[in-house]
Amino acid sequence: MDTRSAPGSDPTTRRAERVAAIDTWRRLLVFQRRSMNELDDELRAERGLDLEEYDVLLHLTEAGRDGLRMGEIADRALLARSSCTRVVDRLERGGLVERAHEPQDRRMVRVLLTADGRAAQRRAAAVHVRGIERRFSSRLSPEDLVDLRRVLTRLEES
Amino acid sequence: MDTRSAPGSDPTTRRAERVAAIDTWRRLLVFQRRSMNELDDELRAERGLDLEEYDVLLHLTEAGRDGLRMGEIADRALLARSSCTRVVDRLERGGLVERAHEPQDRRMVRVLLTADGRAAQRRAAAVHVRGIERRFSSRLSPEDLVDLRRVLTRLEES
DNA sequence: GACGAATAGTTCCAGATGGAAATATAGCGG
DNA sequence: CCGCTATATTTCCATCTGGAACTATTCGTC
Repeated sequence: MDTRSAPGSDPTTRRAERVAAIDTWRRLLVFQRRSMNELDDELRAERGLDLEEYDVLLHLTEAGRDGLRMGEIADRALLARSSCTRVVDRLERGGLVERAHEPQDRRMVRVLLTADGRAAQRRAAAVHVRGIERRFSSRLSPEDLVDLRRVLTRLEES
Repeated sequence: MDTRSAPGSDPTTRRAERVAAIDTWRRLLVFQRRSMNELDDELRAERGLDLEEYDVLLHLTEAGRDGLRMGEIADRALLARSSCTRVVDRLERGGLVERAHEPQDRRMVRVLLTADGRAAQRRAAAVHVRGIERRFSSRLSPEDLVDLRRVLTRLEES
């Protein structure tokens, strides 16, 4: 599909459209940053977890019984390897996860949720989901969500 | 307007919709984080500026002749006051901005772009806009942008 | 005018970040 | 089985971040 402006629009119009698209990008950015700051504050205040820690717990929950290796966590949570080490350190100190060396390949570390970790994830999810619904889901109609998903699909392409 | 699900949808459907909305939120998040990381890398590599520094230069450019005070910069760039001090320090060391005490109220600092700063902003904008168009504008049709703006307007409300 | 409260900005501090170097382990070719 | 290379993770380092404490200046009240 041709996503460019309709032929025949003059250069001035084309330029205005480019600027308007960039402005939309900025609004999206500001909305996300504000929301993330607030969600992070909420989670810290009510559950003593930051957003990275919660995200790692969530990925581990989704991964199920076998947990994840450090590298898998880093990739899924968009973290540098070194940051991942430290986040898992903190979670381990708090008793929410355990590290276990893979017997077959002792270079690898398998990270597993503890019972406390599972409980903490559930309790944090309640707060976090509430925050997302307040700022996001509850403001959008089903049609808005359909449109937004279509837009996202185009943005994620290739 | 009622943004909730249509009446009559059963609890299972309602739950699936809630989960789907949260998933959309996550996709949006991942897209933004990836894009920002890449845009930041590009700007550093090609212009030696990070995204915060560029953003401050952009706000100063938009503000025009009189520049901005530190607090105004912090508010617009979503920066803590202390972070703002340091970003402006770096820009000042690079000769891109100047600090001037307000004669009327010597508590306030007015930050002004230098000629070098204006040039740097323009040169950085070329790179940054190109990056945004590659990842965002060029992938969306005019209709997509209209829909996205409508969604954003709802999200920004109150 | 002096004094306490308010405001703008900077400095200090504790903690987080990513990338480079270091460490530990595995796999491969001879 | 030895050395070489590749891979997974951690440690180190230079730098960034926000919030609290601090400094400088102004304002309001008496």
